[in-house]
Amino acid sequence: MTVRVRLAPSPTGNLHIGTARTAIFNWLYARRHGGTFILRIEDTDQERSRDAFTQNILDGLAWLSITYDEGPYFQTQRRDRYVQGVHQLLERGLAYYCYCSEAELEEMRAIQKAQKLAPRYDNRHRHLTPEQRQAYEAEGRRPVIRFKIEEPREIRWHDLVRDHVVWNSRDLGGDMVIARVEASGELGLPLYNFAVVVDDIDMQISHVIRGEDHIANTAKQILLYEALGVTPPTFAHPPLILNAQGAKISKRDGATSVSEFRSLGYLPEAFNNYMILLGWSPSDGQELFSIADAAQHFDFDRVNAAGARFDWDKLNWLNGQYIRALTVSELGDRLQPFWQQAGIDIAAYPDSWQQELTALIAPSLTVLADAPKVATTFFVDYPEYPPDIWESLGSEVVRVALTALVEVLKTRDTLTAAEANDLVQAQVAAQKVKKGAIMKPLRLALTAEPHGTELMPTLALLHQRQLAIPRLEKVLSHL
RNA sequence: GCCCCUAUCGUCUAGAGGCCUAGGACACAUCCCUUUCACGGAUGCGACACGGGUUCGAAUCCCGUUAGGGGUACCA
Repeated sequence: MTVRVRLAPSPTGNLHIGTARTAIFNWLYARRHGGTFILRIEDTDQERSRDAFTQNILDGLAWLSITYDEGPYFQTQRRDRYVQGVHQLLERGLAYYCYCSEAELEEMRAIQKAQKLAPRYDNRHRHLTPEQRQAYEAEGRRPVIRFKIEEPREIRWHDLVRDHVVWNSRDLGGDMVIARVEASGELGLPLYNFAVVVDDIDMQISHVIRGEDHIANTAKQILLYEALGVTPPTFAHPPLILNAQGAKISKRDGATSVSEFRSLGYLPEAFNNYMILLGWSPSDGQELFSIADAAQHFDFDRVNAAGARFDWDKLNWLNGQYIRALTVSELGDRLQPFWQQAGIDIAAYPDSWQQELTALIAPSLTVLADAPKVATTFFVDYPEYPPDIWESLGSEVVRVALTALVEVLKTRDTLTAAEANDLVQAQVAAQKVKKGAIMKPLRLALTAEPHGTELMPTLALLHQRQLAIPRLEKVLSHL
């Protein structure tokens, strides 16, 4: 069978990580089976849909290298197909006009709730006589189209993630609205569940892979497939991504959209890898792999049915792994936007200096956005020396060492890390002290920090920018 | 409220009746490397939610309880 899958995001928000993971699962399945991956934008909610969100979704998928083979299709451009479908159901008596007002429905639900019953539509307009309909029309009521749901009725399907799923039609909330009617009396845009089914039929979708939150929709949609005389596709409902507390992940949890992860400095490779790991594992236990690697083995057999909590620690670790696997020049390229964002014109420095800096800070990076902070000392004339720092540097050994260092540095334009090390070793030998007795104060003198990147390359890079001598002289003037 | 789904270390997971005194990864702790932080290496800590069955034997199968999640729209 030809595999045709689709991602069907609605442009009512930025590309959500849950949608991204669904996208990855679809993509993997398509690649694994030599199938087709289709992108369809479900923009039938005209109140909430925005073009900017569509763009964000497209950009996010591109950033993640989730390429689609068909689309994007837009539901708003397929209105005729839905209208046809609704007419088909209407003609065959499988759907009908309902004239209930918002207020009537609300009242009905309030009564049901008071009686501790599940809120549902009671199908009251299912058998309206032509006279009743005319009366409502005369009142100026605008109807909706409802699809008849027979009750009771067991709806069963085989789910690739959770095996057998059974749903009773009486738990579906009564006859469902599938389309609105416009003021002109013409059929308007369809509602979600109907549009999805029409599209999936037209696009010959073979496997519907979407989040667990759609399970109840699947039951409704299967009924629609039957009414339209089409065999339903295969379904797969992977679980949702949960936050650290085990609840549905939300904006309060730090970041929920792919674009946020991007600006936080996560690598798309790391993000993808983490998303797959959240719910799926390869049989060989491998943890670091690309989506292309995963596509070789991906199967729903190994997708967990339980929700997975989002763990920043592990994502951070993965990101670090990917950062360190990058070549220096590749990392340099990826860092560009983050230097820029921090107001650092990195291009103003010699290539070799940039490369050395990049290599130096690489082990300290968890996310790309860490770079400006880690490298901050290289982009100021002097670090901020705390007032009490002179005291801790006030030994004869330090004064002699720094003085000697300044002397030598003044005689050379360039300096490598190895040469810097030789200079320090010379002082260690001359003064017969431990290396730390010079390294620690030297770090403090150079950066005003007790911790930081490797000192010898740091000194070399500072000197190449003529920053080392002035700093040391400033320190010496206080000793 | 009602319906559905789920349940192995703190987290992500391996495990498809005996291979399990339950394996890996992250996190954490200790040690090593190192001037420091980080990186890297090593070791350690740490779980089958509970109660009943089924079976010679259950993390694995069944039932119940509990807990968590999802759904319950003229949103998608």
